Amino acid sequence: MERRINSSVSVDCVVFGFDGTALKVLLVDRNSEMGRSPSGEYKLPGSLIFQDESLEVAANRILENMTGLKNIFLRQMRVFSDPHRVSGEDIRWISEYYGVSAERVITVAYYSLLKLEKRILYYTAGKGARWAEVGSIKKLALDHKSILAEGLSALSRDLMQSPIAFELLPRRFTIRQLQSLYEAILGVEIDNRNFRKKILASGYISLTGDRETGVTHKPARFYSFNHATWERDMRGKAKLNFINWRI
Amino acid sequence: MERRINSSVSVDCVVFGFDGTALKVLLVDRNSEMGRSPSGEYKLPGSLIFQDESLEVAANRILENMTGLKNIFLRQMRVFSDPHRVSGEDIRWISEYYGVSAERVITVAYYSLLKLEKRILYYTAGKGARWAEVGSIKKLALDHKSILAEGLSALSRDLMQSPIAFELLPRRFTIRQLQSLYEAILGVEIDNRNFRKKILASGYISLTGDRETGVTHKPARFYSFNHATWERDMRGKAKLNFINWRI
DNA sequence: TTTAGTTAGCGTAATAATTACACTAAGTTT
DNA sequence: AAACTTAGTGTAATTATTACGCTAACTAAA
Repeated sequence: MERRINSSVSVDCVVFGFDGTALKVLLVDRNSEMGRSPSGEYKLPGSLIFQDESLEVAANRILENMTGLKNIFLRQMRVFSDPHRVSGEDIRWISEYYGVSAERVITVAYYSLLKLEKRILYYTAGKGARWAEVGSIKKLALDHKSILAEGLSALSRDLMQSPIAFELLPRRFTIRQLQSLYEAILGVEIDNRNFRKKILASGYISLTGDRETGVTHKPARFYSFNHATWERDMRGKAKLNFINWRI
Repeated sequence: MERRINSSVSVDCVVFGFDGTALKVLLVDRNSEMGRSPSGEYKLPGSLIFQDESLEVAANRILENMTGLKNIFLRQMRVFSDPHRVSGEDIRWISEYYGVSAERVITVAYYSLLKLEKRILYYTAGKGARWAEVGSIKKLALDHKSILAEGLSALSRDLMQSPIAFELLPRRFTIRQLQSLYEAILGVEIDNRNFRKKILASGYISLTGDRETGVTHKPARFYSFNHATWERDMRGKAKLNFINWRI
């Protein structure tokens, strides 16, 4: 049985990755996403939804297709619904590609976080996608520039409230890596001593016992995030802040 | 020219009002919303969207229709997209009422805040709607019970960050009214002296010069929220908290 | 007119959180 | 062995939060 497409609703994902220094976003070539030769014009990964799938399932489908990974961290942002956000050439392009008669498309934006490992870099490269530094993105197709902007502000808002930083870091990480991530996302400098104090006082980060090797300076100790403890403390509480950041 | 309906996207609104003591929500009879005789089964006000309107416009249309007011405070929550959230009897009912062939409907939930004045009470009563205390609502049509729950948690989250309380209060209000509102929404008791201290220290609330009359106790002074100052301070800042509540 | 009842409105001291700030430790490279 | 680099630590000053009880100003009832 053929799955039917819902021609008026799409999902677009702002996929963030962190390479240790800069915050990056996954972009796909508008044409190669559609299986044609690359146009050089980029957009966020996305798709119309199927009639029998929820938005979460659609978002996971898009992410798995682009990265090969299932169950990536995913959070809904909001709907972009300007009746003219997709029109003219873009509408024709969508109709043709999906083989439907699209007329007016609203999109539900998600952001998603993943650990930038080699595997992923190969996989996305094979898909004709690229990881762009968030600061250097000048232009995107459709209204994807505003979706990206919304993604960035959602990310920095959420970073202050939930332990989402660990979705962007390897399982074992140094305090400095964590701090660099906070600095990259929030765009501020943080005092190292005070940062360590707060992070460690949270009780959700613990030493793993091993440390960096092969670095040309005092090797840092590795920590890990205690996911289970967080989940336990979280249960039932309507609102629990990871760290009481003053904003 | 006939406006076309988009049969797969609807908007539902959790409309909050505050009567000085309790937080209330606007509910409509499922049948009288559709122009039939009342069924006694209630739901949140909502509607399918038109093909040529944005979600915000649709939400405003619904609100104006129910309350007679334009430009009510409105904030998008999230999309409810379970493929089976509307099915069977409900799908037939929607198809019949709107005269479309609905198949699968996702809904975008908004919450909205208004001042419960007599005028509004008359208007909504005339529409066959009722204002129910949030705590006393046992059952709602479709998945509206979960939309309401989401609305409540969005409201208490936002109350700590933006000056939305003033959307629920008259232009001039007493500190006690403001505090009762916070207590009703958050479901906690707050120390009056500390509350006054924090609220007044924000700098956004100022004395109007007049006070209550006809009350059987020391009359309270009226304050007003300085909207213009807030807007000015807000401009440019990605993030500005109304009050630094510890959560 | 006095008394009782009701809510408004205020201040302080103890505790907790945040900030600002500079040096030694432990590796690698030259 | 010296130079280089980042890791890792503590304290004192400031600021924010909490806990707590009495007098003021009005109305209604006696």
